[in-house]
Amino acid sequence: MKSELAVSRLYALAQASRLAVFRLLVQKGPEGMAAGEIAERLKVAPSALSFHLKELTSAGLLKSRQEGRFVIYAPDFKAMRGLIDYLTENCCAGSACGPDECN
Amino acid sequence: MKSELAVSRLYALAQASRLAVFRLLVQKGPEGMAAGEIAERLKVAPSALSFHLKELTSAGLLKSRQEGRFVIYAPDFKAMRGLIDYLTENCCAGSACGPDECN
DNA sequence: TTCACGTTTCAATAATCGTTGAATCATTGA
DNA sequence: TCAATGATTCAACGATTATTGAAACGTGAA
Repeated sequence: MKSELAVSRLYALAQASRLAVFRLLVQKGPEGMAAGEIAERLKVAPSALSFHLKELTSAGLLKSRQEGRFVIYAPDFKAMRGLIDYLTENCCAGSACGPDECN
Repeated sequence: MKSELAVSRLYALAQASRLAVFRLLVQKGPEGMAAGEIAERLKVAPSALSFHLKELTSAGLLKSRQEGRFVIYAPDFKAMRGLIDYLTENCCAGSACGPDECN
């Protein structure tokens, strides 16, 4: 992954509401959740949520599909896995840093 | 890890200069690098770098020590490992998502 | 078509961010 | 002590961000 893309994905997650959205959707799984339900559960105004969903989606972390009048959002697990792999390689000098080998 | 802490660490890394600093220091290893050398290598103004180092440090991702007139910065690998673990648990529903099991 | 519902867009606002250059602090050597 | 070096702090600035409420846009039902 290019560091530019990593920055945009990190940035998308580096905000309380957006991280909460992403965590909620990961819990929910691939079936996803409608924007309105996310807003209700997290107590975020619909327009504010839309703003955050747009940011997460354009960073590639969420996928959306329309179902009737609902727009369903679901995590892109591969994208997240890619980010984690990037951090692992660039944080811990690759495989040299297992869970107990740091410092 | 609390999500609040995760947000602050994600935010610290979600900026091109800061991610570059962190990557450089990870490459360098635990011995660390002086602020001036980081600034020179990354072509960042000293005052700007100081701002970024402060952010990374206060997020817990860097440790610093004074050596003579130099201030040496080094990664806190455990903190970074903690962030990666948090993302793994909250992104991929725990161990259910190996490298090839996403989507 | 008309209406209601779910969602997004828009303009406006206050707050925060990243950069710059000058000033200041800390440490060492003359 | 004084000067030199490395690093940080500070004020100022332009740019970006998150939030709000109103308006507009789809979609499906009456």
